[in-house]
Amino acid sequence: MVKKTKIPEITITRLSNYFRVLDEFKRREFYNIASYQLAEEMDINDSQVRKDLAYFGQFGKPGMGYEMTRLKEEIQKILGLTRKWRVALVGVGNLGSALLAYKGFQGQGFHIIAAFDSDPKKMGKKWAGTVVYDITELKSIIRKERIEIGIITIPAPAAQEVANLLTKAGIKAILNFAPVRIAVPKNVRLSNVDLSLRLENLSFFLSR
Amino acid sequence: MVKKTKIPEITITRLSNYFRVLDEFKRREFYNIASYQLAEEMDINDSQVRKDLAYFGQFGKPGMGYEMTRLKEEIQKILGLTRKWRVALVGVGNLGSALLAYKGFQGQGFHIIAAFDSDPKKMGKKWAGTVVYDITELKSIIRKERIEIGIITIPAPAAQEVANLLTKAGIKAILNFAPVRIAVPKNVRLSNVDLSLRLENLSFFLSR
DNA sequence: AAGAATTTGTGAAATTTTTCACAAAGTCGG
DNA sequence: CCGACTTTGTGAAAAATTTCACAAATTCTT
Ligand SMILES: NC(=O)c1ccc[n+]([C@@H]2O[C@H](COP(=O)([O-])OP(=O)(O)OC[C@H]3O[C@@H](n4cnc5c(N)ncnc54)[C@H](O)[C@@H]3O)[C@@H](O)[C@H]2O)c1
Ligand SMILES: NC(=O)c1ccc[n+]([C@@H]2O[C@H](COP(=O)([O-])OP(=O)(O)OC[C@H]3O[C@@H](n4cnc5c(N)ncnc54)[C@H](O)[C@@H]3O)[C@@H](O)[C@H]2O)c1
Repeated sequence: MVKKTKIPEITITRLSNYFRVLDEFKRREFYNIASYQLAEEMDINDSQVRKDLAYFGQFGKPGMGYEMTRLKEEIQKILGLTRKWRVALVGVGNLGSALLAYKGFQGQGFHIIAAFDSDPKKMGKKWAGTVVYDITELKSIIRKERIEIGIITIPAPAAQEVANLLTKAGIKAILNFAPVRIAVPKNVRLSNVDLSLRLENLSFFLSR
Repeated sequence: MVKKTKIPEITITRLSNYFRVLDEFKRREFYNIASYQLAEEMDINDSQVRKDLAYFGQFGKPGMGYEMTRLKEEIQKILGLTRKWRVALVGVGNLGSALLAYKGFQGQGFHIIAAFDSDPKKMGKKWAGTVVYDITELKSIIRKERIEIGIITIPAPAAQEVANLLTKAGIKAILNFAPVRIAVPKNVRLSNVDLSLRLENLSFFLSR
């Protein structure tokens, strides 16, 4: 059934969350998990869980639920986490440095292979093991290193320009932290992490 | 019509985005903006824009669109951005330090009043102008300073514990950066910034 | 081996969200 | 002040997503 019906985007987010729940349950040494258990943990309906998984195959056993090891593997396959992803980060400032120092992504297969900055003071140095290159070298290094994902952590006014550089270099997905909406070609996947937006959301609910 | 019908949560996110677009257009010195312009900019349908705004009142003029200054003010009111929000941050590590150094939130009315950490080396010092307190002082300082929003930037295993401290101290909303699902009382608003989840999302779309 | 108990996978129903489409309200040029 | 335009606000229709509900599959108990 894979790729046949249109899969709601939110289903993908939930798959990631099922994965998290499975990790937590695994430590408690269960072998199987039922849809109602996953659902309870995530405050959703149990048939939602079954529908989400059924988009990709039949992983469960009636009467038994889902075998946890198997389900984790299946979700990993679905999300494309069985391979390594080569990532570049542009903008080694406050936020960029924090991301470079973070070891958590590595464990999930996301490897920051190269960093770029336009500040001569930062170029050539290493940050948490990653070399910081001159932004002018972006295209050649991204191609040479076969990097597919780009992270943008530069000030908003320069974000579009850098996004253009990234897409011209052949990057296929961008995670943008600059608080600005950037345009990318249709074949490039863009995901914005807009923290102000999140705070504004909290503000709205506190205000009512 | 305010608060009468149930407002979709995604409408709130779009309101924040309309606000961004208005900022961009403002620099170009227009007085009015039509729903179709906002919609075009955001790649959505123009009646979506009108529906979203109509939840909160009638801000537009037929034939003319929306007066930009007015609309910005209305959205600010709706999102609760006409007042200052007092924020506390827990965990002055890589990510926490970056957030403390960031001046962008200030401009939107979010002021990080106090920071907390459990590491004696960090306590008592200032980070980007914000005092770092001992985590044991959390409750008294949050109450004294009338802080309403908490940001969690500590390792995942300690996140639930700190969330408990925050809610017991009377905080009303939490922005959580730890990659773990935490439980909070129903009257506390929780928003998770899970960067791995975002990367996994990109990975899914790159894999298909 | 049969019967009770579970729980999946999935059509169908219900609900939510988006889009359509148009009357009503306003602008503008003459 | 009229007539041609433009664009809002909103019911109604369409589309998308979630929930219901149950036959079928599997296990468990005796
Ligand atoms: N720091 C935070 O906690 C935080 C929070 C929310 C959003 N953001 C956003 O993330 C982005 C980065 O924030 P920051 O605080 O790390 O900023 P920063 O000023 O500390 O770092 C920006 C870095 O980008 C580099 N840079 C600037 N223009 C460049 C270009 N054209 N090419 C390559 N490198 C370039 C600078 O040299 C600098 O090293 C900003 O858009 C900011 O709004 C940051
Ligand atoms: N650094 C990143 O870019 C990044 C990216 C994604 C997610 N995260 C998540 O954000 C969180 C923070 O990451 P980090 O890289 O800044 O970690 P870090 O280790 O650099 O900082 C954590 C800080 O929290 C403090 N701390 C630990 N336990 C505490 C407690 N019980 N009370 C008060 N303070 C406590 C530590 O002393 C330290 O200063 C983690 O959950 C991490 O998974 C970080």
